[in-house]
Amino acid sequence: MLFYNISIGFYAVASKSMQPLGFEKHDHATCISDAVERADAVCRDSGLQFTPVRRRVLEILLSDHRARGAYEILDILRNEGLGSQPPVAYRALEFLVAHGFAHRIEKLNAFIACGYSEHNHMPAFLICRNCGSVAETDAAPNRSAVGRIAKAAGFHIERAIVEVEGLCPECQEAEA
Amino acid sequence: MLFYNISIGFYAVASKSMQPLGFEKHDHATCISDAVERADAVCRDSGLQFTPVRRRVLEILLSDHRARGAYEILDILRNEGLGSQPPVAYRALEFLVAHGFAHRIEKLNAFIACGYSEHNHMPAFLICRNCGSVAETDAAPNRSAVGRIAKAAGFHIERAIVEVEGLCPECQEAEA
DNA sequence: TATTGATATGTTATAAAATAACAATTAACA
DNA sequence: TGTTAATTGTTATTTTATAACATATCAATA
Repeated sequence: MLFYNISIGFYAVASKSMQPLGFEKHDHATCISDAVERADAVCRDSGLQFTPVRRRVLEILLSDHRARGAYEILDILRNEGLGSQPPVAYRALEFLVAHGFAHRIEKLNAFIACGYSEHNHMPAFLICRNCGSVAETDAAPNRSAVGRIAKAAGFHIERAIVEVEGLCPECQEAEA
Repeated sequence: MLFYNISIGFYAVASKSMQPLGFEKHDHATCISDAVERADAVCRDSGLQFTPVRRRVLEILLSDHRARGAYEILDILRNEGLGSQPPVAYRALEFLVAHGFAHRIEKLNAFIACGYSEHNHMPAFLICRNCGSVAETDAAPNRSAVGRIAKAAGFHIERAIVEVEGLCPECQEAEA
């Protein structure tokens, strides 16, 4: 499975991205520990309780770059003695989403760890329908046509859900 | 691990009305009959069966510009003797969505009639969190930065879910 | 350091949304 | 008219999510 870390939203960045891209080494253990530490720090600074269940659910979400359902997470928690009933998983997920450490993917009824440290970004997701990999990006709706149309219509945007479905490069090859 | 840095933004087709469909005043009786006739014609031309259940579900969706859940639709069908079990509603909705006569709103687990006659448009929705009205507009990702950049990155877009949440003009006044 | 008010977790029960599987019926058309 | 495909009827179950209330823990301070 191939994962993409994609930044979306600014047309200026687009032309840059059109150029060939190289590989970058990705130490996933560091990727996890960094994100957990980041959440830990934010919680300390904000007086939030980063409890064992919440920490563990974030780690589970971080364990790979795909979305996980609440019951899939609950199964893991149950095996580890951290909780056995749906509200345990849903509450932890609610906390993580509320504070920007995770996002809900509506299309999949599932959750994914947030890949950005900036707090109030408007995420967009690229979902591969074949391998299930999910790439997070930033939607910047204020600059989009939908944003302009909404403004012209007098609609006040509070939040935007942008989930793009398709095939990642690897899966296109696999299908051909 | 491969990292892409990509920019996405949605741009509406210029020839389309810059007004979303749903908030503005209009002759709603005509709105309904036009859409049903349109679906009828498409089905005749394409050899699809526009059965009583399917027709009725489309009418129900058209009865106002808000999204309706499958079970809400099923209740109406049941009262009218057109079906009593969930699969009846889900199948009709599946048909309508498959042929572009309706759309699913992921955020609401609900469905809305399609307001456009053009078949393969990429819809975007403005959802009022207060009154539940939903306006449809067009995201046109094929001609947008999303399409070009996803293409450059090798990600093949098949479908885009764009659901914007906020307050419609009327409800902004009501809150103020 | 004991009190207390807020926050978090445990647990039971149920609601809400969706689909699998198979039988019966109806439509399309050779 | 007979045959096949499409649609609908029905039962049962799965998946996703939350309400409600009891218990436990935390965090601030008296």
